[in-house]
Amino acid sequence: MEQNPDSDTLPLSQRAIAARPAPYLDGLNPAQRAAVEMLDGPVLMLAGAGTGKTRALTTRIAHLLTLGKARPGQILAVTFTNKAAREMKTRIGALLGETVEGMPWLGTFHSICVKLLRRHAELIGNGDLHLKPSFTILDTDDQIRLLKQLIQAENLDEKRWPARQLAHLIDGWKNRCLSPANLPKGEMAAFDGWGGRLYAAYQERLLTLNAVDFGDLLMHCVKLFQAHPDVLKQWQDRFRYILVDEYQDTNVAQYMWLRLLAQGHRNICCVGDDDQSIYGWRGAEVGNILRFEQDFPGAQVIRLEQNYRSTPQILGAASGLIEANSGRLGKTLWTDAEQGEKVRLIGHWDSEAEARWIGEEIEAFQGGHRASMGAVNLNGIAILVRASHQMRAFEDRFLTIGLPYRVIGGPRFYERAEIRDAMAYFRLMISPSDDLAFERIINTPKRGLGDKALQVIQMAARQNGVPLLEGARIVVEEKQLGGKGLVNLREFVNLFDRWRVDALDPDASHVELAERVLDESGYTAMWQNDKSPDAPGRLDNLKELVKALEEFDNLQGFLEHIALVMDRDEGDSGEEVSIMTLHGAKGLEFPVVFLPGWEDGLFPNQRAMDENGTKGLEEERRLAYVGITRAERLAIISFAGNRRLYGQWQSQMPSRFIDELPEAHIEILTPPGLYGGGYGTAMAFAGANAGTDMHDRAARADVYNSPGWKRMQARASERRTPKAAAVTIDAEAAAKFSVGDRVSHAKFGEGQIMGIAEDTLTIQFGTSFKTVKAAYIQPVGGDQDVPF
DNA sequence: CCGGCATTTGTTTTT
DNA sequence: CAAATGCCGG
Repeated sequence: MEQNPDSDTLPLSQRAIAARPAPYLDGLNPAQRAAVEMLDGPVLMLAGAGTGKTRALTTRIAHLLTLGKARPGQILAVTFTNKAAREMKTRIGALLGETVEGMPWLGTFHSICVKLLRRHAELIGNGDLHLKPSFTILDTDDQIRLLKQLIQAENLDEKRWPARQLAHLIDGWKNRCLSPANLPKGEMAAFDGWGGRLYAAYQERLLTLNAVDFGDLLMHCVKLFQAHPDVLKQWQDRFRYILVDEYQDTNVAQYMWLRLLAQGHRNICCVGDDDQSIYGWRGAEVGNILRFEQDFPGAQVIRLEQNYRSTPQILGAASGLIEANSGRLGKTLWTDAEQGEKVRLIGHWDSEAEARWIGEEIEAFQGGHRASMGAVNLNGIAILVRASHQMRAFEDRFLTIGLPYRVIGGPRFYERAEIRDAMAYFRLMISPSDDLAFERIINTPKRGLGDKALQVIQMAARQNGVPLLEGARIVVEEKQLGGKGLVNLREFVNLFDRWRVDALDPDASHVELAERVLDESGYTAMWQNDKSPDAPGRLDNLKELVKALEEFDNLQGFLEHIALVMDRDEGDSGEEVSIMTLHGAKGLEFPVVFLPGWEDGLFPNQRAMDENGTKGLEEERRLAYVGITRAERLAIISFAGNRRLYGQWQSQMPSRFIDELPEAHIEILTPPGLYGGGYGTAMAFAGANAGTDMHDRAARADVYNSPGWKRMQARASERRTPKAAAVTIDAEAAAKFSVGDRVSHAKFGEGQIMGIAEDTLTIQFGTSFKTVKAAYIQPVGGDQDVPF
């Protein structure tokens, strides 16, 4: 055990703790160990993919706690995703053997800022308008809705200044802690264009609503620290150690925030990899990591270069690709792992063939039919796509062949309309002054209270200086509305009065109350009567929401939790292939990784290049680097010659990144059913051509017009019918079913067979029809002949 | 005010 | 090809 430099100043009890062995240090390499043990003063860990960055960081926290250098509450540890925070907590727990009392200040930048702001809310604002600790957090949806209202109120041209674009613009400023007053010249033009008053109006409206948006969370915190040195001091003193994961992705606001807090003890430790900076579009500044030594004079810089994750082949392919970027710090990653498989490259006729091939390949891995790999567990396989719309092709395909999958980072549970509606009911019940919630649900379900009625209510509320729910009460009392609207509004107000009584009763069950709210408001009925195919799913989600409530003592606690953690734990429901975006895959690793859709325009994304030029292209390249380095043993890159875009088939060029891959680490595959001659031409271009004239678009076009490619197209389209897929027909599995049978499927639940063709069943699940292989279907009901 | 129908619009990545 | 928006007639 290293001598603790501070040991003289520590009380005996803590020196005793420090003298305990630290077995968790044994598994670290010397560089990691140095980083972990360099406890005092600023430290920057510059590290490549798979070098155990997060591991070093968590070990460091465990070490701090073991040595008694800080109590859990005195350590500030910041991550980018809630998932990473959760993971770190469990890892620290595991390192220390058992229960550490929770680390209250381990979380995302945003969640930690929420905590800080709740304690000092009253210091945010101006004059008599200030934030209350109970403030709500607007998500992008709310933000855009609010901006739309303001744009209308200011009589601005909605076409010229779409709310979503403004939201993005405002977000950008807040990420850099800029207000319109100190905008750089270039952006001033945009600001003047939309009338100047809008930003101020927006901020004021947020204050009156007692709400903040995502950007505010950070900006308010920074401004709070700048304007109140006493408050800053308090937190500087408190956080004796600060640790930051993924430092390369910090934006200016986060950087300022960190620097302010770290100036107390100057014990800040950041880890980051400049090659993995993929959030530039959200304001991330790689400059932050490059400036670290300047910001913290005397900082120790430690480079972690031994990779523990991937094989040399994978590492070689990724390193070769990223070398095309300029302005890197540069690292030499090495590993002592076995050489392994080359990165595979394969071109397909179209996106459907690509999805089909990947599906078959996964089944082969699963069955252990890939000799060099052995059987690969589905959990160890991931498909990483550039844009979320690419996921659908795989979902469709995997559903038909019955391959279990999980979409990570798809539409988030708490962002779905039905969940947000339900939460708006709860919010309004708990805090009757939540006007945003009121506006969301006043006419959901339809109560005959549309724009006009809302205007009357808003008027009444404004004149009396009360929230909308109170305004509604006044409207009812003074009968400012007529007919059905008035009756419904009275009922609406009465309902909330009744619910509120129960909400305040500490003995009443909040779960029952929540169910009642959804029932009595007619919200559940609304979806029950809805005949659209996704209505049953939405009802399920509502049930799941109510179930989630059970874990909390009351609704208040639930709502606060949700504000902090907008994602739901992904239940580990057994063996599933993961489908996610490249951004979502940050920090993860899988034995086998599929990287489909490497086509120019899609990846690198056209918009990224149009809007940010070379900078954009380099960020895309870093994304490609991140993608390849997620793989432990095998990475498989693919592209399609044709892809459907807005319902139109469009021919695609292979990604320029493909030509940048170092040939030595690449193996070119031939798709099934295609033979040397025809295929060779296209592939020659994809692989053998690497490095020659890769930006010559004309040359590429020639390849696609070549006889070989044409022949390949013809063959591919022959194979297009699903029956021809290379899966043997399992007629036996289908034989036990007949049309009309009740059956069940692991993913879709219960349904009824509507048709049978070979071993493929057409089944109605609820209101939607699916075509599924018989092997994945179970009979339901007692009168069935169940084989086996 | 609401439902239905026609049109148009858009798709990067996320706390 | 969707979803979102716009427009019209009850």
